[in-house]
Amino acid sequence: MPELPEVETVARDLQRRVAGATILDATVTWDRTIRHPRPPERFATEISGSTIRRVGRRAKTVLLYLEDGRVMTVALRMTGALIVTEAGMPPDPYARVVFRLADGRDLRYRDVRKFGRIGLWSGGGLRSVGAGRGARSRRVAEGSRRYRIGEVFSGHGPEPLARTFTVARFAERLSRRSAKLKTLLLDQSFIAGVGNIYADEALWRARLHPLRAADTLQDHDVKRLHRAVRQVLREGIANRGASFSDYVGADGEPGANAERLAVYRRTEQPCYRCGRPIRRIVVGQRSTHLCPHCQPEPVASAGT
DNA sequence: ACGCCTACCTGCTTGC
DNA sequence: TGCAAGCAGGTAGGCG
Repeated sequence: MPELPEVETVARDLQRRVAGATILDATVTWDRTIRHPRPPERFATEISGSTIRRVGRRAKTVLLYLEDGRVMTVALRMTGALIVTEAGMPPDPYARVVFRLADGRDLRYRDVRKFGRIGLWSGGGLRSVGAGRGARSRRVAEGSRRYRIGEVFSGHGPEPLARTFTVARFAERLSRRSAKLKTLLLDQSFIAGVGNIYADEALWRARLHPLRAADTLQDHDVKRLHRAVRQVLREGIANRGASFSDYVGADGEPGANAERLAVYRRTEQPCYRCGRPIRRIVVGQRSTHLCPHCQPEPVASAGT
């Protein structure tokens, strides 16, 4: 479900609804949801009594900044959702962690497929990551180490909507890679936050074939792709995300962006630009949608 | 670096 | 109707 626009929507909803709220306690019903600290009882103990200062996002992860400087990370993966419920709502069989808030509401982490992970970290080091080249602190040994939020994102690529993500920077990164564009857009260490939906949408908008090798792009191709990536993400946010099946924002409302997608899950339907049918192929084990006419197949090689 | 595979999980849709 | 296969927005780890 969640790519950058969906996660951003969740984070904004939560900022509005739980910033300032205090967590009384937490109940974990699926242990593996808790990534750190382990065991989950320790997580529950350590989060209890914390007040949420503000809510943000990095890549596809929701960040809940606590008053004491620590940060709770929630990676929703495929089916995770953070939902605020009023007191007295019926229990949710898919709730994996329930945070009871002091005002009587619940903050529920719901996750049908159980892929999502929650962590609680000491603050610090996030800024350098957001800026890009993190110094990556490999130092401390397991056991005695203090887990810092910065380490969680040390391997991530740039935020595509950041001002620092310029065409020049994108061009430089692309020029050093020979991988397929689709694969690279999904690679979180190359660029953070893009997933299967928005990768396909951006490539269609930029008229680039998913199998095109990154280092074969001309300057004008890079410029179009840069603009396309940022546009589809911004439009996704404006529409509160794309919803298939179980994605919802923090207030339980689905997003409206699914109907506005040009290629994703539109196999055999007419391309909005040329009217020819959208095709589905598989790239890197992920289903990939494109218009074969608007996004011409890259030629094998040979200069010509 | 790159590509492919398996694993993690459950539910919904499709086809026989 | 029933049942099995195929599909799903994500990512980590292993192998060649």
